Amino acid sequence: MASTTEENYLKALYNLSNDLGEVSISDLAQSLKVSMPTANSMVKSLQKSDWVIYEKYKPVTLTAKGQKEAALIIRKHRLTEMFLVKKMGFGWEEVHEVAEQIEHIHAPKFFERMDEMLGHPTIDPHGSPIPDNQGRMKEFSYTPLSICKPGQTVQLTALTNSSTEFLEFLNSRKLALGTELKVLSREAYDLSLVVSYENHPQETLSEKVSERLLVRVLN
Amino acid sequence: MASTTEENYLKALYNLSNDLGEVSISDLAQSLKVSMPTANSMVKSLQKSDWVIYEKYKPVTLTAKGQKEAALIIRKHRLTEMFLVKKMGFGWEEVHEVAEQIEHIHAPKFFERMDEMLGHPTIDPHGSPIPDNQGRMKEFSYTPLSICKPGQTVQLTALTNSSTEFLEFLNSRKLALGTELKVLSREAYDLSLVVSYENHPQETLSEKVSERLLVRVLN
DNA sequence: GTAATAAGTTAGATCATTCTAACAAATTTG
DNA sequence: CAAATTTGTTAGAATGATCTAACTTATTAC
Repeated sequence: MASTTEENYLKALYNLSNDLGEVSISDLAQSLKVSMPTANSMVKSLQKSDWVIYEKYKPVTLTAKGQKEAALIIRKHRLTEMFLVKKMGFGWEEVHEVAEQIEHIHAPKFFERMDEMLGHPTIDPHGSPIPDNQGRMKEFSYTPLSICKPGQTVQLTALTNSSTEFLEFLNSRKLALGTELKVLSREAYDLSLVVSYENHPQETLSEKVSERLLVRVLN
Repeated sequence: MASTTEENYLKALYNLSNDLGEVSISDLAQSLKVSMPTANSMVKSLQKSDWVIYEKYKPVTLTAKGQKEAALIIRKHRLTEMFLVKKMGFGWEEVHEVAEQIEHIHAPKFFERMDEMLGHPTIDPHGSPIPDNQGRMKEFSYTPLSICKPGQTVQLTALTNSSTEFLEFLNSRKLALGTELKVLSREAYDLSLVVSYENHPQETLSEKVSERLLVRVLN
């Protein structure tokens, strides 16, 4: 069984390889806020337990076993986030830290009950997919709002970044998953977008924000 | 901040000193299933952080700081047990292992929400008192069923032992907190008790069982 | 009240996880 | 393509938590 530390390495490897394709030692070290020698030696030890494949100076890859383990940890994380929001009244910006701890709890029935009570949700409070209990994750292909064109109507469905600061920014603009937005115009200079939605007839979103908002195009 | 290991030592010290009065290194080592040298060196290091008071060859005592910390961990444990039973449909015999892990989560709001959702409970599913958020625990003085006399009517209010096996035994006899029992007779030979309750007109409880059942005498 | 037993301590080792310093390989850049 | 930069590795050390072996102190029993 993987230690909490090992679980964090597996999770980071899973997420980084989704985001970047290939994962280098320095990517891993940066992501986990450890030094490169630390990441290096941990990767070697993960290899001994067949969680990863690794050759000197090459990218790190998860084995099938490692991928499944990582997905199941992410499942626990996202189920927890959903449970905190839907059953315990937390805001979507408050759940990450707690879920980061609870994802390491070993108690199958605890997470099964969460899953049942939530009606087997397929996404978490930030729109990210929840892997099933076999570790299979459905990959959605959403569109970043940043590439949408004026005139398009879209629905906010997920985020590529769920940091507290970003979520608090969205809260301050009353932007939530499900919100329908109309793209009014794009500023050529800084690529910011002017959009309208609900009681906001005109709101400007910087490129930094719009590329983190994933939407479903409605027209 | 105490590590998970340190928290387990504090909790053990708290419980042992309630049960035994004085706590020796060997009591502590036994209770935590570690060797005596391990317990010894950990106690020394707990002393450095002002969690305990310790002198060579003397019993170990918690400082005020250590007592409060321990009580707050026990609070998290018992709130969790209550939450699992009342809000997530667990049986009272299933919650200990999970709570043992969740008690180490650092997330004040998580436990505050549990507390609120449960209506600020004062006891856990096994009748043990839940310390308040300042670490103050109300000590109840219940009577062990084993010292009750034939003719007495009592109500089962708590347990001195909450092992899975004992709880499963109680389940099999349909004994739950709140059950009213009438003591019919005591067997002088083995000190077993014959009792009646609900749909059980006659049930024999060994001394081992009856001394673990804490009751409130009703007549 | 000594001898036997139990409890406690010290010393020294191991394992997991981390670090810094120094060096080596790979990649990027002019 | 050689120099500069980035990335990766090795070596060696530190910390926390654990162990066994050997020794010492305290307690119990005759």
